[in-house]
Amino acid sequence: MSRPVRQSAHSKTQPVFQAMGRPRQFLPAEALGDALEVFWEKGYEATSLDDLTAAMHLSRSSFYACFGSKHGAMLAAVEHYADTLFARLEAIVSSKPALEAIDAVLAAIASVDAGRRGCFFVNSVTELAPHDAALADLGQHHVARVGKVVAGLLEKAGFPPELAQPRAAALLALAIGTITLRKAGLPVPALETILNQAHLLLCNTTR
Amino acid sequence: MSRPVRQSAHSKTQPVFQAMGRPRQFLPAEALGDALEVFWEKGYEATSLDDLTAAMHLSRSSFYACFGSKHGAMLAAVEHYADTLFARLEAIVSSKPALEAIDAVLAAIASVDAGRRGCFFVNSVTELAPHDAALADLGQHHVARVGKVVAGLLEKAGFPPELAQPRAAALLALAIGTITLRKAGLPVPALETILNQAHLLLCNTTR
DNA sequence: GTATATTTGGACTGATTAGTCTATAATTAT
DNA sequence: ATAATTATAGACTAATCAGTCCAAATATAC
Repeated sequence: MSRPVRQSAHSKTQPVFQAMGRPRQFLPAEALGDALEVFWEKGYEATSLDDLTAAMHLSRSSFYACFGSKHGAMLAAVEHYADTLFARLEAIVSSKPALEAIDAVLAAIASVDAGRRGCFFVNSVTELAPHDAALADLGQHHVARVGKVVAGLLEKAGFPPELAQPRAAALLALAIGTITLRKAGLPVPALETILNQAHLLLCNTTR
Repeated sequence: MSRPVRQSAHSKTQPVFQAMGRPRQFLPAEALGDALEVFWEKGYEATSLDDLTAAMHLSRSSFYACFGSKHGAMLAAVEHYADTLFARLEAIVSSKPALEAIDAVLAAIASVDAGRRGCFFVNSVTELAPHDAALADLGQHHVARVGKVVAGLLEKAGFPPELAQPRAAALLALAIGTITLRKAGLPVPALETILNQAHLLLCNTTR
């Protein structure tokens, strides 16, 4: 909305401080947000460059100058989404006692209220990871760090370390599976019931 | 392989018993199986008609005469896959005591050994359900019937009916989430650990 | 064998694809 | 103002898309 003045860009041709010619007329972060929405709504393959540039209010030239390719924009969008979600998780963790935080983190991952389109990260990994090494790496890294946060939470709640990790993975699987069931048409109350059952995975701290 | 003699076809123009002209030179069920493999490997949008007809050893004419459209073939493939999986589940159910059957059913759904491409049903629902009413219906129906089978198993194992259903949904979510974690790069032993934790959802039959 | 019905291969269609390129507009530094 | 530099719009390209169509081949019923 407001006047873009100077920003670091993805494009390697953009000098950092001494910009001669005309500066960018858009904020890459905002444009990336718009791209994310389209990819989320339609999936990667079903999204055309016309879809993208229309939603981003960009010409093809600007798009390619900034993001390099459709695939590049997709990677950037998924990374941005994962980073944002992870930051939100960390905020939850540092603001609540462990057991409450676990509930809140699971709810945030399952994002039951995000509508039928599900989780953009899950969608993207499901569609692309088997044939896209870059996205597979990104996925592996993100899952690992989220798993670590949840495991840390469990340790804080009294689980021994060797038990915390697999239990965290199970909680993660439960939340992720819930998203898919949402897509398959399960009503929201049923999904909340599922997440509540996660507590059964929390009551036994010895095995 | 062997000589096709007479079969019911998807095409409505095929008479059931009194076929005049040349009979089909392929078995629709076999061709559908080939199509399923391609859709599974590449996803719906990324699969072209050339990909399909090549894998099915069919000309475009034969493909369209038999399946109507790319979308029609996809629906048929997903339905066939779901039916096959469901039949396998029922076979497991009727061959084992309840508690063992639950493990086996979950393992079959999570299909940990099916490789990185995951579950075709989950892939398809994730990619298409939000924008494809026919596939969404199919997905809802299949999830419901699988849920019912698992819930029945839980009742046989001693759970009260009102507890069996949500618990079954949670087990399902766990198995489905495991598939996604597989795609995200988790090693197989970690996945098996997750499925083992499902037992924690089975030990408390009172709440 | 002949007539009939159907399948088949593959050429064809018009639309759409991701990505490139050029001419123009806009902004900065001097 | 002027020169230098960059962003922008949109035409363009070659490939590919899903789907149609027709002539030729083939199998059945009689």
